[in-house]
Order: sequence, then structure tokens, then C-alpha cells
Amino acid sequence: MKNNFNDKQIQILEVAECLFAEKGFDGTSIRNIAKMAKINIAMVSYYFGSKERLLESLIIYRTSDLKNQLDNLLQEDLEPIEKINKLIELYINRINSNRGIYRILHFEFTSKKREQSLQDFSELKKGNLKSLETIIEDGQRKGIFRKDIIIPLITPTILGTFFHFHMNKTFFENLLNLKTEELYNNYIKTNLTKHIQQTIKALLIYES
Amino acid sequence: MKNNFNDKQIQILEVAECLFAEKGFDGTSIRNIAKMAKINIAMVSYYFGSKERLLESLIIYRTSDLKNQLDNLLQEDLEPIEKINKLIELYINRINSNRGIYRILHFEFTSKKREQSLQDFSELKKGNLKSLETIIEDGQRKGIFRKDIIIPLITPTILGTFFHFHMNKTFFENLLNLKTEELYNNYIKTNLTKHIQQTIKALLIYES
DNA sequence: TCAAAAATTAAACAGTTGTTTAATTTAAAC
DNA sequence: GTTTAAATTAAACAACTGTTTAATTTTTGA
Repeated sequence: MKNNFNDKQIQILEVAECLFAEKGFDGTSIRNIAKMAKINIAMVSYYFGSKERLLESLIIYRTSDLKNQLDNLLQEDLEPIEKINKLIELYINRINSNRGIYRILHFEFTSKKREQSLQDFSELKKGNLKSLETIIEDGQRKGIFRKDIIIPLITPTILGTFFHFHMNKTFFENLLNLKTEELYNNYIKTNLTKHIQQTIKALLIYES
Repeated sequence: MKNNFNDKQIQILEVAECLFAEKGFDGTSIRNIAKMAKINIAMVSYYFGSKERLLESLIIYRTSDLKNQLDNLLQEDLEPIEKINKLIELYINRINSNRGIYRILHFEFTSKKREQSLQDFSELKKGNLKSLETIIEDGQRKGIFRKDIIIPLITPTILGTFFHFHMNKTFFENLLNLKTEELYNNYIKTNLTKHIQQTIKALLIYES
């Protein structure tokens, strides 16, 4: 799982990311990629071995530094609820500016084989969950967070809310009058992020 | 947007649903469908016109009665929070027992063309949102629900949480030790549904 | 400068794709 | 029973699929 790609490989990876995100893995042909990246179709096999391995490389290329960012956050000196808010902001920001790859991850890694990449991806998710657990258990010890919470289900709420919003992009663009890409992005950065923070905070603190 | 399909068409639709859900629209060939449905490959074009129109027919076939169920719920005599809980249960139950089509909807209707079906789907979502608004505004008038809530973002939280959980099925099966399909379904019906209800309730009621 | 390695190319490979055709079988109508 | 319509079939269509090959160009290292 190394990620030292050369310039040419990176050029191909970024074109592939764009196309996979837009048309899906099966919906994108090597000829599509080659044309857009202005390379010969044989270069994909030459550099990555196969279309499947190209996808694996793309996952590695895009996800290999998320863990570090989370670790840094964990060590900041903040109240638990502030850490949660920052974690949500980090997630949304990061995913929103890497929409392509995260859409691909969720589209291509559900019921398919893709053994190796799936393994890597699973490790990444486990690490993320561990970070979240650390923060929440700290808040529970301090008596701030309630204790009848299923922690592994928090991530689905955070990420799921974002993804569902984003996967229905055109629907919400119409509904909320987000006419430009900038307005849409701004809505995510402010309103949507705030909604998720508000939701998770209420869930963690509210006593029924 | 009629949905009177004959037996043969329904047979094809259900096979297509199964395969589309499993391998995606682009990942499924008409020959796959024909083989599994034990029909000649020309029959798809004969009955539906094209592969694209087959997908449209499938959407119509599977979504045309959701609206009725929601309308019935709206007219029940229940407290707002109870209605929300029932709405969540209805959503999760329905989607969970029609996983195929909903997975397809979310996989195939994001950035692609598919003009007509997208229009139909958009109308369905608008109707659903209207129902949710009715319930929440009622709760707000009665002073039970807080008023600084962005209602259109509630659906992403409800459905997104479910989808994110389900799209990471194998990950959560391992993490939560859900070894059989029955255990997995049971977890959704009880714990996941409760988590979503708890989350939305906290969001609607918690005063910061 | 020149040989070895790396990069790039066009062409071909064998399969698969969605769709159409024209012929044949089955069912319905009278 | 005969005619008309509907259903089903195998075959062919041209276009596209991922991958490999062998030849050629470019870059590298001494």
C-alpha cells in the first residue's frame, strides 16, 4: 500500500477519478480515460496493470493521509463537543472537496468483490471509528454525553446525511434555490454542516 | 406514468431489479437479464423498447404506491413525535424490504441524464417532503418542536443514515457480529431504526 | 556517443455490448 | 377452421470492451 506515483500516473489517476465519479466504474472505458488524459490506451495497463488495479491505486492515492488529520485533531486541547464539531467539519470539508473519490468508494465498494481494496478501505474505516470512540468515551467519562448511544451508528448519520444530500444534488439545488456551484458549496459549508453538528450534539446531550 | 404491466413484464422487471441492485445498471447486460429470466434477449426491447426504458419502468413499478402509505399515516390521530417515529419506521421498513430498487435509485440517478425517470423521482421526493413538513409544522405550532430546524435536511439524515449503514453492510456485519442475514435485518429493524428515531427526536426537541 | 531502459504508439485480439431483423410459433378473434 | 395479431426465436449488426503485442520513439546513465 505505497502511494509514490509519478507525474504521468497522477495525471491518469485524476482523469480516472473525474470519470469514475461522473459515470461510474463500469460506465467508464479505458478509451474514455485515455482520450481525456491524452494518452495511448495501452498506458493504463502499462502503468497500473489493469483497469481494476487502476481503481485500487486511485483509492490509495486519495485516502492515505486522512488518518493523520484525524490523529492531529485528537491531540488538540478542546472540549469533547468541540472536538466532535471539528471532526464533523473535517469530514464534510474533506469529503466535499474530494467528492469524486468518495462517491466512487460508496458506489463501487458495496457488494462487489474487489477484495484487496476493500480490505484497505475497511482498515481506514476502523481507524476513523476508533478516533470517534475516543472522543465520545472521553465526553461520557466527563458526564457531558449520555451513555445509551450506539457509537458505530454515529458515522452513518454524519456521512449518510452528507451523502444523501449530495447524491440528490439537483433535487436540493432546485428546492433550496442554489443556482450556482458556489452557492451549493456554501450551503454545504454552512447550513448542512451546522445541521449535522446540531443533530449530533442533540443526540449526544439530550436527555429524554 | 402508468404501471399496468403484464405477467411477463413483471417477471423481467423483477429479474432486472435483482441484477441492477447487485451489479449496477452498466454492470448488467441484457443477456444477463434474459438468461436469468429464461427469455430471449429480444424480449426486453420488445416489451420495454430499450434497456434505458426498462429501468424507467422498474422505477415506476416499485415506487407508485409509497405516496398512499404516507397519506394514510398523515391522517392517523397521533402526537407529532409519534407520527415522526412511525414515518421513520415506515421509511426504513419499506426501503429495507425493497433494497434493490432504492439502491438502484441512488446509484443511477445522481449525475446522469435519464431525464424522464428523474422527473418522476423528483416528484415523489417532493411529495414525501411535503408530508414531513406537515407533521413537523404541526408539532411546532403545538410548541413541542423547536423552530430553528431546516426541515428539508431531515430526510437526508433519516435516509442517509440507513443508506450509509447498508452500503457498508459487510463492514458493519463484521463490526457488530451480525453473522446471518436474519441478525442483520433484525439489527436494522430494532437498533438502527431506534437510533434514527432517537436522533431525530433529540434534534426536534433538544434546546441548546 | 552509444547502449540499455523506459515510454509511447498503432494495430490486433477475442469478447461483449444493445438493438434490429426476418422468420417462426403461439394465441385470439370471428 | 381460417385469418389476424401477439409472442418468441435465432441470427446478424456494428460498435465498444479490456488487454496484449511488437515495433518505434524517447530518455537515461556511463
